[in-house]
Amino acid sequence: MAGVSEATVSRVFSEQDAVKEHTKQKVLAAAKSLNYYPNVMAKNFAKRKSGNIGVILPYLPKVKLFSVYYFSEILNGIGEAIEKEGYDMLLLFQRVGQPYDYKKYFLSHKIDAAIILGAKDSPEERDSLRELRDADFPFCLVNQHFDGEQFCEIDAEHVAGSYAAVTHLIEQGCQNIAFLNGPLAYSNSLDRLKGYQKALQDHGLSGQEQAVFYGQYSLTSGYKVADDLLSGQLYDGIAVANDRMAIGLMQRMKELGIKPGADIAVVGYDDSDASAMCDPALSSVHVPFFEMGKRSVQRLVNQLAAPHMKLFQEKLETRLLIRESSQRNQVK
Amino acid sequence: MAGVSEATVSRVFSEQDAVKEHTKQKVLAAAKSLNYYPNVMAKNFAKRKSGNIGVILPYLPKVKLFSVYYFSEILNGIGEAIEKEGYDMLLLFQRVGQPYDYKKYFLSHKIDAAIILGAKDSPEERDSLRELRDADFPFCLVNQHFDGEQFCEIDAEHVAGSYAAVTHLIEQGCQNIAFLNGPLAYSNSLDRLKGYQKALQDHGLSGQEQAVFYGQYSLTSGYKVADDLLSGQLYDGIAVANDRMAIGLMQRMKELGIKPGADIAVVGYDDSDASAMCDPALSSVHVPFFEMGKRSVQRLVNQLAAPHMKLFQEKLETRLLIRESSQRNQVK
DNA sequence: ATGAAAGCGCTAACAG
DNA sequence: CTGTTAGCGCTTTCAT
Repeated sequence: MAGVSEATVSRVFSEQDAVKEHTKQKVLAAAKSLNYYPNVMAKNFAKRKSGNIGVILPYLPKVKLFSVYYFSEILNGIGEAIEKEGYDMLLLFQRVGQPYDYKKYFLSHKIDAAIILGAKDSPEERDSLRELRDADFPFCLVNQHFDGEQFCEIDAEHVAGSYAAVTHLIEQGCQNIAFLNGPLAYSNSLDRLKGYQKALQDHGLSGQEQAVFYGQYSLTSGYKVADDLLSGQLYDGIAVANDRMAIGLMQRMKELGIKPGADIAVVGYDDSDASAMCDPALSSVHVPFFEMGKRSVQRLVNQLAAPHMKLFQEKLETRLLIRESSQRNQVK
Repeated sequence: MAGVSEATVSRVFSEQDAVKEHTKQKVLAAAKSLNYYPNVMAKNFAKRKSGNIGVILPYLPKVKLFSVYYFSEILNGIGEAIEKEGYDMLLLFQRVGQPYDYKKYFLSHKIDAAIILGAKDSPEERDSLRELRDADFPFCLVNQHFDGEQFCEIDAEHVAGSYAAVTHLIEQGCQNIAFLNGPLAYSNSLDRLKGYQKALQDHGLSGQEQAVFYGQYSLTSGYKVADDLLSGQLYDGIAVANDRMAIGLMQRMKELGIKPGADIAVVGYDDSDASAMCDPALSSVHVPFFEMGKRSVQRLVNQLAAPHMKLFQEKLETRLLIRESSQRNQVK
């Protein structure tokens, strides 16, 4: 390899070079025999691109985010797409409580684009996101929507999803339907609340709109709110904003001798694995989290390739999944 | 900031510089006001360190790894520790079927150390890992053990765990216990098989060692193997190598009118969320996945700091978790 | 201690 | 089209 600089070697790998195939093969072979691997740090540094897509996750010590169905499904989708696109997936933890500074990841050149998961709606968050957008840093929010802002987003139709769930209860004959929601700081929760209210209204049941309870989207919170929810007025149907809370609620119901499904109908949200494993199996609203994760990567990669046409906002379909116990295993 | 080169600015950030506090503050303030962020690519390149710890996951299109309880818990632990240690977490997907080439990540300078999850025992895998070890690249296998090799590993006591599970069944009065295992390519499975056999032997039940069935660690595989498992000889207890298979199995049992827990005792493995959500709640072997993930990062970080004392092999404790329905929610 | 300069391994721009 | 060269923004080394 005398006279051939390493720099020359790496150039050979790039596709736009229309070198003679013969030469190319020779160099490639030489590279392999010399155990030469291009230094990607040097490459990225010279190109001023990190080659990473950052996935920004809220981080609370002790909260096991990867174990949350909705996160893990989105991550599955992101991982699949990133792998295919040839980028690397850098996980970044945004400590909850710490001041938001998304732009630091871009300015320090850690990432070329960001996918932001689990964003809450707050003035600081909005400021931080506006900063990104104004600086033209490619980013995408998944399963979140900021009303009135022009951010790139891949969301799902949560108003419709919730509407379908409540309508399902009504069609089963429920007349007095409670809604167990998650924190309203998530646009999801707000959307689902709207769906609930609209469904009641459209079916002439709006007299009881105040039957809204709140948990933290955790199993425990569903369990805990159960006593409150089941104590006063008797509901004949409960729509729950996610499956984990629904399962916690059902556990408490069973302890109290109330049969979920028979005595009080329950419908969940997310179509998580758990909704098929619990007993009775939980009808639930399916959200295409996997697809949403994939889609976000594709959009960002497009945007990196063609920095025009910057804004994209997409709302993917949800659909109610009615789960009879006999269907359980066809679901997978 | 006239006269002060950018290089100087970034030097001020490093800790070993015993600059006067006053000056330091001034430069920091100047840096902030100028919106200066050090370019980590340049830094890493100059230091010949990527700042990344790679997490290598097996990857099969369509298989949603993040949704597997055991992976997600380990990832939670890894994430927590990496965040604390100031490294970045780079997710790398090892396509199943593709030739193993772990060293490329090191040689291309993508990562400083690697955590390898879900490794199967095969000659190619062993070769690939030996290559890493011989080249002194820091890596750590989590929840996996290669017998006869000197690799860095954080494993759990799966023989003991399985032994405890089977013993639990025996203590409940079971006399004829089947074992539903996962693929033997995972050291876990082999360990659990040993625990099962040993427990039978120690309790004078070794006449039926052949009652071993195999699934793929998935819910569906547990469901499918059920007919086979329940058709011939009648077992009064079934130990299952993970919760998902156990839940699938129980679903099928219920469909067949067999009451899990009452007619045939079932015990699971992993202590996953699902084991507390299913009905009846599943007694299961708890494995400290989260801690194992954390530990692997700490070990690697130590090793990066002090490249001597390279080998570490740790086996964390497992423990049987007997879940009465009343305990369900105290578990969390 | 402080400042200047070399160099990390590539890419990109530019000559030949 | 091929080969040379100047950076990329830091760290490290070396004079001062």
